[in-house]
Amino acid sequence: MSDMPAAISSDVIRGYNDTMILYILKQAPSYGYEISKKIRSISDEKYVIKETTLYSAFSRMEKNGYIESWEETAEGSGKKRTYYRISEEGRRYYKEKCAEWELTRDVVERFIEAV
Amino acid sequence: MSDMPAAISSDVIRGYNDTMILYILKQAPSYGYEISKKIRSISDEKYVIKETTLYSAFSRMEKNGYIESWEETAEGSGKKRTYYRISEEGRRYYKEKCAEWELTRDVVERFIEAV
DNA sequence: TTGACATACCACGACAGCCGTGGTACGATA
DNA sequence: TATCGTACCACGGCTGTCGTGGTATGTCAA
Repeated sequence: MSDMPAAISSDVIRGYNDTMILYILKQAPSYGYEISKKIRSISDEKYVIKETTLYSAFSRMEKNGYIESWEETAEGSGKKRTYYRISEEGRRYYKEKCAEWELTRDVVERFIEAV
Repeated sequence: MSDMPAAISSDVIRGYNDTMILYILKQAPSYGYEISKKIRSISDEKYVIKETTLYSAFSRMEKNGYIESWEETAEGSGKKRTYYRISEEGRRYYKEKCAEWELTRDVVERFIEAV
């Protein structure tokens, strides 16, 4: 266990899952499965968001007005998907979280000794 | 509210309070009140750890074997204090958290747009 | 002498977000 | 026939933070 390679800290990620999702939705509307794969690829497979985390983030953010959803049936597959798009509120929230991140990162780093 | 200056993210800090405390104890044994003030000054007043967070971190870390405690009565003031020192387990844990931090930070930053 | 403030600590319980378990449903491929 | 990938979600447990409130000592000013 102590010689396991360091993994992503779910405590740090906590609260930044929303930010990651919004980063992706800022570029284009998308749906759960695709967002999950994008987070995985952007992070070079280093972070794989849990399904339940993802979907609970959607409902929380929709409730908060950061995203909006609608249903669509994919042409090829005939699968029903729930698409999400970012709102203006969501863009503002994303920017706030970026500023918060930079501040927090700079504080935490004062307590970290590089390896 | 949206024009409030960005504050530290307690979600990021979550789990890194322990790391901050260990960073201080790595230099010298100390006690709650002093550690709290050190965290405050090292962070340039940007982060003030809550008392309850601090003391629950102590009991968690002692249970996990990262720190050891003993009681002492201060010479001048006659106040009873609980001192803490870091253990070898604690030093190892601190190093792990540092590695974890760097990995996590690098992943999160891919989803952050600098202001 | 009264009250405020700094020091020094802690119990209790609420809360939020992550996550494990398990479920539904469809199509493709072997 | 079975497995895998796609696509989604309900439920409840867990953990760390934090608000509220309490104990106790010493100092300093009004």
